[in-house]
Amino acid sequence: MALPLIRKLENYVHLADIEKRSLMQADFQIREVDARVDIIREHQEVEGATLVLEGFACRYKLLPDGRRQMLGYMLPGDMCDPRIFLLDRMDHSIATISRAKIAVWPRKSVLGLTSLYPRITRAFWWCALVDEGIAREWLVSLGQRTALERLAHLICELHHRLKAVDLVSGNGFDFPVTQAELGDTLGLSAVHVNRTLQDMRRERLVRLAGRRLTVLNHEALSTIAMFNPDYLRLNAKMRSARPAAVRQETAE
Amino acid sequence: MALPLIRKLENYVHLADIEKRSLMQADFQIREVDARVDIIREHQEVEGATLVLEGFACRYKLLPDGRRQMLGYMLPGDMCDPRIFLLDRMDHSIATISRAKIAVWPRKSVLGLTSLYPRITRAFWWCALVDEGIAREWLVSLGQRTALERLAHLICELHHRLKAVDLVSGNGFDFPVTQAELGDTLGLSAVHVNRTLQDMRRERLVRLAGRRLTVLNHEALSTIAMFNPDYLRLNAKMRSARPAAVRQETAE
DNA sequence: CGACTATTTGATAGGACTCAACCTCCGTGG
DNA sequence: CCACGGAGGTTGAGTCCTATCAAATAGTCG
Repeated sequence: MALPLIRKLENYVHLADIEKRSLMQADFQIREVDARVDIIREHQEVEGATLVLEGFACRYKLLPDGRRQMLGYMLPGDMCDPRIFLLDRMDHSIATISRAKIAVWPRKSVLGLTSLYPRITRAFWWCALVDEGIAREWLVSLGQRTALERLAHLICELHHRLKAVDLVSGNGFDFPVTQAELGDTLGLSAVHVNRTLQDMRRERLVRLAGRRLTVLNHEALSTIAMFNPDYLRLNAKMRSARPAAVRQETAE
Repeated sequence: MALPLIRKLENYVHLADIEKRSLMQADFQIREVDARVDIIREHQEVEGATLVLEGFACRYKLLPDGRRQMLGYMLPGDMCDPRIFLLDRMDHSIATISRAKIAVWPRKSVLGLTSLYPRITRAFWWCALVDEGIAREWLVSLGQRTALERLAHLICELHHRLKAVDLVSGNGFDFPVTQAELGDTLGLSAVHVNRTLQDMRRERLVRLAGRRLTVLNHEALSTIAMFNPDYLRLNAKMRSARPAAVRQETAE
């Protein structure tokens, strides 16, 4: 069942029934994986596209001396860029953060589907472009934003992305990320993440307890983060369901 | 004349003569641009792919309060991902760093060429994948590396990339980036860049004077940066000129 | 030569890190 | 049902890396 993926793709393009059915029936190899387990490691061969169905996963890179930097979060519906197949080996790792349901989608099957349905290809491109946009925003965070701003921005990002796949209820969502992992995400020490989190609680911006995060003051949080959700293109469908120029790419 | 582009693409795939000729004859709009001039601004419409023929350019993003973060450098031969055409508006800006020769390659022309020559498409994908790899490495730098390590890593990156397009002679190359720009690149203040640079000079790692940078001790510099050039895929051609699996994508 | 722009230097401040201890929550097992 | 152990969260103290501010010096270009 590729439902979260379909929901995500439909953010970007309208899918016909055959396309959805083909996606549902694709031969994913689905696995339940514990929290904090590597799915693919750097240097390993790429045999399939990784797809998250449930739970949180992340991309990360390790320095020889053990420092770790997260490169992005993968939420339900997220998939890695199929162009990855051009590369023979991963240049970063992917791991679960929470217990998760992961699908590995064999190269052949992906390529078969994308060559059959250009609209699916186009949806994948959208996903990849958005991921790149997210990475750019992370560069801005790490390079320019203060600890408080970084954390606020990350929370805004995840809030919006999770909302898009219906995983937010009442401004709250499951948040299985430990403070140490947040540190590796934001380029901060775990201790400082803790203190920043407490500042946010003190200001009544968020509540975080028992692996659940609730945004109490979205307005203030967005302001601190200088957050503008456009880069997530969560309402892009209208635009991409547009005229001629777009059709060209799909013909390729 | 798209020569630097061709040289770069040939890093990744072997191009036939027709393909090279088509690239040379594509209807680029070539402009000479002064240093520190915006080529495209955030939110502006995308009409073409930007291509650097000579000089240095950069991608960057501005925060509402004026803080700036560089997202990547564009060197001669570099081009932005043609998938950008899916988007209607830029989500970041591109500017020159030095006086530069820039080509804007109209959407139609790019799409025409890529639909005609899958090998060119594939080469563009390679470029995009490498750019993403570079962005990941920058995330690691900004999140985990110290000032000295960041600077060393950037110098190694540029050294390798410039060498790949024949712009290095005797371990030296033109380096028109100011210390303020380095600061915006590395997430450091200009003052601290200056001091870090002086540390490097004191240690006889580099010489930097008169817009020219010479790497004096590549070995030591790489060690400090923990630099591993694999992610730049500068010798990828052998690999991509390989067997069956690869051919699949080009067929798409 | 003058007006910028870029680099350098010094002094001071502050954000974030480290180390270390302690607390809290949970799942396991006796 | 409670003791135990481990992982994660919290606190405090002290330090260091990097930022800021300010002023001086060096380069560059018309």
